[in-house]
Amino acid sequence: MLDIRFIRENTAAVKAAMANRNVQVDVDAVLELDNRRRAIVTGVEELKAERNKVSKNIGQMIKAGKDPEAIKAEVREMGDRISAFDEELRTIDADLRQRLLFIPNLPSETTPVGKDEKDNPVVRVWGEKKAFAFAPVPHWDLGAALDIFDFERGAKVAGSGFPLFKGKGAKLERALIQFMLDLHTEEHGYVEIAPPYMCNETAMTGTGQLPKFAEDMYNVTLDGLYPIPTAEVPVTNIYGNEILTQPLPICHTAYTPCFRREAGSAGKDTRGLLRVHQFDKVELVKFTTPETSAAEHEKLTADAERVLQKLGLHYRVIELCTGDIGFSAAKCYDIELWAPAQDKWLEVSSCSNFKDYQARRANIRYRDENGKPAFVHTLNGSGVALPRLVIAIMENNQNADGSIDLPEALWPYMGGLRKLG
RNA sequence: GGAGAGGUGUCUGAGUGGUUUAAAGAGCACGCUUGGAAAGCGUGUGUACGUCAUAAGCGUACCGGGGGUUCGAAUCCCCCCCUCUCCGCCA
Repeated sequence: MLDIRFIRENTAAVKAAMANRNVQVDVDAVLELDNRRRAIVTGVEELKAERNKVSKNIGQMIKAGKDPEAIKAEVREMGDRISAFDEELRTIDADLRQRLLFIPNLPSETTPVGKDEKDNPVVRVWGEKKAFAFAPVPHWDLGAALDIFDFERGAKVAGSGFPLFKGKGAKLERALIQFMLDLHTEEHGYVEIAPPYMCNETAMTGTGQLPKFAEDMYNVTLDGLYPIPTAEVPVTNIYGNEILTQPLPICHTAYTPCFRREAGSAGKDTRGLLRVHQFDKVELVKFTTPETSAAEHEKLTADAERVLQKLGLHYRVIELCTGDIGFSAAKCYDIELWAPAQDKWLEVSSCSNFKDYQARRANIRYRDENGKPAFVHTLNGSGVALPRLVIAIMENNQNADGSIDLPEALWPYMGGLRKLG
């Protein structure tokens, strides 16, 4: 959420930012509501002050044995006017809040201006494309032959897009999760969280999934809960409505499954593990001061990259431009793995700095150098998501006989196993 | 799912319709005192919004959350959330 005072005082900058994002936002309507709200607040608070004063007098009159009935009637009338104003105020407040919740974050000053994903600059590339003496086989054929997953039977019990891992495939999932959590907790200084896998509406609103992206999520209406689309939601919101007293930054990592309806992407990238409704992910989340968030963002991205480096996977980092950056983010790097059989880069991590946008929605604060409450900056990134990581490992490390070499970093986590098949 | 007990400020804890302007104590900050410290004494000690210059001051709201009754609600009524105890069910 943007600060209404900021919108009031920097209207032109806000409008320009929305134009750069290619989104339609009626900023003037928001300002109009804000004006009306403040006018009513000023008036109604004067009335309330008057009422409080007179009510106190009534108490004293009763004590002194005088009859307060005449004044009571007068104050009752005053109360009716207050109620009318309060009701109008409630409507305006709700309307204003709703509009503010639909306004995306301002891209940071360093975020490149661009129209769509074609304008995302490549920031760096690590490793290089492996040369194959044969045509690389796509992961879905490799996995079926190795019997490490069975998507047909997964679809039988839940529908397409709910993958089923089997045998060494299931163990590989477990090994990758353990490997990444160990790396982030033991070498990168993150504290592990095992959070709830469902969140309520408040938490979903805090990080920005609601109200705008309701249809992207599953919804347990009977209980008012949403299966999480990312660990970002529960982990960020654990400090909602708090003024943090512990030293910043706070760094958390969490493994969770993630659930996404992927509405609107039906028929796109549907084969194998490319785009699924349920997947595993290790997430990184940070809470920082405004002064350090930019540097912490670079570090967080480097921490995610380290996973891929240790696994020896060719990847690149791109920076999302204003037309492609996510709703709540001010600045964002995507990390993409090379998948040779797809002949494509696959996104495995999105590392975002939300600045105070989520903190204002979720009301997460700390005390600044003057001891005054101020909003923290929140950051997060995948460290990393498993399906496309598995794709890259399988497709890059495949041999002519259909077997797959496992990266050395995983050997201890696979009970010494060095090869699938 | 059923029955009961609770939720008050940084903490403990009083308060069942009207100087409550949330008592008292502890903690914390500053000051006095002291050679220094402790003790003692004094002062201060929340958040948000509005007004305003992002000051001071003033005002409004906030006692788990949301409604309601009343001239006036921490206090009475209704709904919801959370914690604890017991029962039921259950991995």
